[in-house]
Amino acid sequence: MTTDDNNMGRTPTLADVAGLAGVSTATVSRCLNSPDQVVERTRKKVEDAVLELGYAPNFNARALAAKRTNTIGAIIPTMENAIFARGLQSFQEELGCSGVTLLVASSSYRTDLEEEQIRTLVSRGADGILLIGLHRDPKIYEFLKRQNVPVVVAWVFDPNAEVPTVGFDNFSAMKALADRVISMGHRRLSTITASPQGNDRASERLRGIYASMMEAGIPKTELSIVEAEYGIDEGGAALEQLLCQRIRPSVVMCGNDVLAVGAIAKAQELGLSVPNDISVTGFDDIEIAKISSPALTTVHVPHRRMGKEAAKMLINLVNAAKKQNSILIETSLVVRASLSSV
Amino acid sequence: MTTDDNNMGRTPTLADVAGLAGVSTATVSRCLNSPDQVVERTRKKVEDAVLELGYAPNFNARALAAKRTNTIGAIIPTMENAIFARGLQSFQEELGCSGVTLLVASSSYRTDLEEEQIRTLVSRGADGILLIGLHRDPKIYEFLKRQNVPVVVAWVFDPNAEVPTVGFDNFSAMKALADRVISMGHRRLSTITASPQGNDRASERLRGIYASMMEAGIPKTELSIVEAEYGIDEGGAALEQLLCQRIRPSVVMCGNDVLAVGAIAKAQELGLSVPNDISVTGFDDIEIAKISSPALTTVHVPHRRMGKEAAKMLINLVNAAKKQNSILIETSLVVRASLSSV
DNA sequence: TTGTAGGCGTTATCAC
DNA sequence: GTGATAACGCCTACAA
Repeated sequence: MTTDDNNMGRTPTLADVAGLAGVSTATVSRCLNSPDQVVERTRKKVEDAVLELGYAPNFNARALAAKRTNTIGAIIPTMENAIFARGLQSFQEELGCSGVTLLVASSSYRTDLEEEQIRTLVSRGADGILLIGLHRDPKIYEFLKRQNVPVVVAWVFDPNAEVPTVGFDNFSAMKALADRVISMGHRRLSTITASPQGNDRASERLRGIYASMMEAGIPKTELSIVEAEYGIDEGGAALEQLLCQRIRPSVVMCGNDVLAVGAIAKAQELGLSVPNDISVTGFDDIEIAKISSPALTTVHVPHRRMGKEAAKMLINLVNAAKKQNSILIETSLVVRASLSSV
Repeated sequence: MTTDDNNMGRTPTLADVAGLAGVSTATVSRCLNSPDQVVERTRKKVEDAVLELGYAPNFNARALAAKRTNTIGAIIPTMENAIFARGLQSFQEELGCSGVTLLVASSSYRTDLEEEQIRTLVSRGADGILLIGLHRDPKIYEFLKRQNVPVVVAWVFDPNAEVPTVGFDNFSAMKALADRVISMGHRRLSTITASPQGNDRASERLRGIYASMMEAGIPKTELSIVEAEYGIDEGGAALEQLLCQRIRPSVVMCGNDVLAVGAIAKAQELGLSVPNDISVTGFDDIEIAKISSPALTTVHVPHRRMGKEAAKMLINLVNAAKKQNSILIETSLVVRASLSSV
């Protein structure tokens, strides 16, 4: 009565289904991949057999034979970051619309790890890959080209890059924020940033601050810099460092909202008032920026749109393989209570 | 001079390497998998060939032949959640120590999607799978058993479950919190929770509140319940709903910290003081709980430890395949300013 | 519409 | 130590 007699332990294969249905493996394969090429009656038999056996196709075998995985890989610096998570979410949703599955890996901001993961993704047969930020060993891009795996880079915009990008202009975005800060009278600036080494988002944003200062005639030395890893506590620790310096800055511009929120919390813990004693700004405009008290002045980035565009671009690349043009995602300033005139 | 003449477009294979090195494919394979079985001189030749060709092994072919992927899959309800992200991070780290790679998928809290992703993971050859929460169609567990894929369930603890679990007692944890709340004089309770349908974490926590009320002789009707999806804004909206009811609750116990922070922000926006006008509690004790103002009373969950234990358990299961005992992760109450006596 | 058969890139079991 | 060679499970011309 049970079906446990014919399949003993071994997981069922295409051949098993074919046997049970009384057809060839080719027919079963067709039922799975292009059902309309097989007549109703036959299909029914096969479907029954599939159900009875609890058959699940072996992806690896399929990929090997078909030379296509319908899979796209993405490597993000960290998963513990709402920003990447949200952008990736819409990236995934858009991929899903085309029946493509997403493979995610996180590099922990380490280039060596990233390189390893790129190789992993390629060897797993990813049809395409999404990377964050442009800055990496040219050999990697060569490798990818050699392996014929299309790449899209997100979170930065650079129409002149070797690979298509979809992102925003980190330099201009941060410069616009700095312009605003300076226009409000701030002269003693500071920033809490991720290490700009090998991180073009961070280095571009830093450049944006400097450019704004230069325009305003403020010497570069007026900017104190503290590097910090990603995290609320890290932001707080960085702020403490900043306050140790001979001159207290009137504003601290953080590389992202999470660092900023951490800085605000620490400032308040130390008895300072934000923004009366010190102003704080962020970057990204994630949810936390709104509910922070005081609410955070920051740069709004439309992450969802960016993820979606990146997905579309990658799918085009995989299907048509024709060159894609980089896409600029516009950011905007969001001024809230954490920034005040000096 | 360049090496671009011998490999035209086609990505190099084992056979190509073997050809260039003047050995058999078997030897190349051995060089890659058990280098000590091949003599120094030969190995050198092979390594050179690998480098020259930029050879990367085909994972799918390898998996097909070896019947092992060194890959473990995990399906989490959402990636936009610091909790799962953090737990997963340590899960991944621990796996990494054993040379196992992690494949993550997120189900968006949808059981149908989860089921599909489980099949995907299995067909991709995952050696084992991590799932969140116990509650799902028994057929899925049957399927997994049939396919011989070991499973570990995290975020809940249940020594009597069919599969090993590593997690905490959601019921007791929430009951302890409710006990505290009630001991501080609260009688008109409310909760913002994820839909308990098919979510055993949520339903157990709800049960915990009821149990505490019962012990204190408070009728069940004194608890107002609003269901909300995960998110800061969702928490705020839920709070508004709660305030529409005939009697304003003196405390709102949220299913997680994110909802709680959203509720606090909304309450303040509406001119209420937390905790003077209304107390708020969370669950998880993520970073945001500390920096919230007022700081959040919540239940601390050692996510990193949980992730690590889950990884160890899964690896044991994959290697030895002998039964593993469920592991209880202890939680603790963290009382901060958002909760006050009534 | 369906079946036959060769091949996808590796691993693993043999002999040598 | 090393080299043939048969799997591994599926896809896809090509033939029927």
